[in-house]
Amino acid sequence: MLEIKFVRQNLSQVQKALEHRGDAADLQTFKHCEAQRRDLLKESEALKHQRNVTSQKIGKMKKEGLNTDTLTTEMRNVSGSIKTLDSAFKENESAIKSIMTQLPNIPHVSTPIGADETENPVVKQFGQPPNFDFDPLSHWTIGSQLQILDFERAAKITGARFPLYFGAGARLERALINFMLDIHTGEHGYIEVLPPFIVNSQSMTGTGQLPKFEEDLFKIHESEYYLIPTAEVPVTNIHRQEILDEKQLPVYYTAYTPCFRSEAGSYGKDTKGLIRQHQFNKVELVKFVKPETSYQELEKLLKNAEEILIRLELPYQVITLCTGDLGFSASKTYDIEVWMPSQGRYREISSCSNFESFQARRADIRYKTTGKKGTRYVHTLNGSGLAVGRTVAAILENCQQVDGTVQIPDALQPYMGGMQKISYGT
RNA sequence: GGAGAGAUGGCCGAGCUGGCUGAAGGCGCUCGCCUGCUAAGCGAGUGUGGGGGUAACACUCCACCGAGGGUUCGAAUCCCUCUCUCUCCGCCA
Repeated sequence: MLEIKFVRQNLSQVQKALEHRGDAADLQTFKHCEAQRRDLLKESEALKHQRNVTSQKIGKMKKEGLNTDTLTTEMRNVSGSIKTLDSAFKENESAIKSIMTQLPNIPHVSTPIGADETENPVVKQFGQPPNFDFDPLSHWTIGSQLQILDFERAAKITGARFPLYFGAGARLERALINFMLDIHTGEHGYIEVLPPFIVNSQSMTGTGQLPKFEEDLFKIHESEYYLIPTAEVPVTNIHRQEILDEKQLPVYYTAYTPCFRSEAGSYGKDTKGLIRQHQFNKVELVKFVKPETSYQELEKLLKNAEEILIRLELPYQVITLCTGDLGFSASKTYDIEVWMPSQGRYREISSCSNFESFQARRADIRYKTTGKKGTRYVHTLNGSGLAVGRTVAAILENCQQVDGTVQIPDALQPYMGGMQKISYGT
């Protein structure tokens, strides 16, 4: 959520920012409601003041045994008016809130202006796509041949777009989770968190999934609970409605969770393999920081995520999302894309964003400096470090051998019990 | 699932026979004083959000005692609903 005062005072700037996103918002209604809101508030507060003063007077008079009927009757009317005004105020406020919660974040100045994903500039590249002297297979073909992935049976158990791993495949997934968590906690200074995988609607609103993107979520039948689409939701909401001490900041959390996404509207895209599933595993990085440091923290976060790919020796590139491709809550986002040989292109494996105070304002996460008056909103950031299923896919494809086996990256072998390659029957 | 108890400021903890209680007291914290020594004592201050106001302060008004409703001239205090916590019983990985 943006700051109401800021939107009021910078209406044209906000309008322009939204246009860059390709999002035409109705700010006139906002402007109108907002002005009305203050009028209603003024009027109601004046009456409340009158009521407070007179009620006290009535109390005193009663003690002295005086008759208060006239005043009481008068105040009955005042209270009635207050009630009317307050309900109008509430209505008005919920109208404003509904506009505000649907407004996306304003892109940072360093976010390039562009219409869609074709205009995302490449920031850097690491490694070289491998040269195969044979036609590289897709990860789902490799996985099926090695009998470590089984999409048919997964479909039987549940439906399309669910994964089922066996043997070395299941172990590879688990090894990656541990590998990532160990690096982030042991070397990058993150605190490991294991949060609930189901959250309430307030948490979903706090991070921006609700109210606008409910169709992307799995909702638990007959409740206000949702399956998490990313650990970002429970982990960011750890500090919802809290005032942190400045000395605590920055706070770094990392969490492994499964993620559940309905993938509404993605029919026909990536129908095969591990790229786009209703359920997948992810190790997430989440930060709460002071506003003045948040862009340095974004660079560090990106590096922390990249480090995993570097250790796994997987070729990747980093892009900056342009305004037209930027997510709803983000001010700036880097995507890390890993090379997928069977597709001959880079595919997203991590998304690292600075949300500035957008989520903090929704979720009411502030900090206080001792000795100083008032509070400020923290800046929140998060990034995948990394999406585990897609990492498995990248390893299978990049490390495949001509004989159909898969070489396990050196750094990961200790996590695989010393296994060096995945071959049929392992 | 059944029975009961509770939720107050950064923390502990009064108030809960309705009326200067935004909230006693204590702890903590900040500033000052004192003390020749990392202690003790003394004094003052110390919530959040919003409206008005100011160059910025000051100042002023409104709201907030788990959340949301209700009763009343007036509610932390009475009533209802919900959420959470605790105790006992049952069930259970």
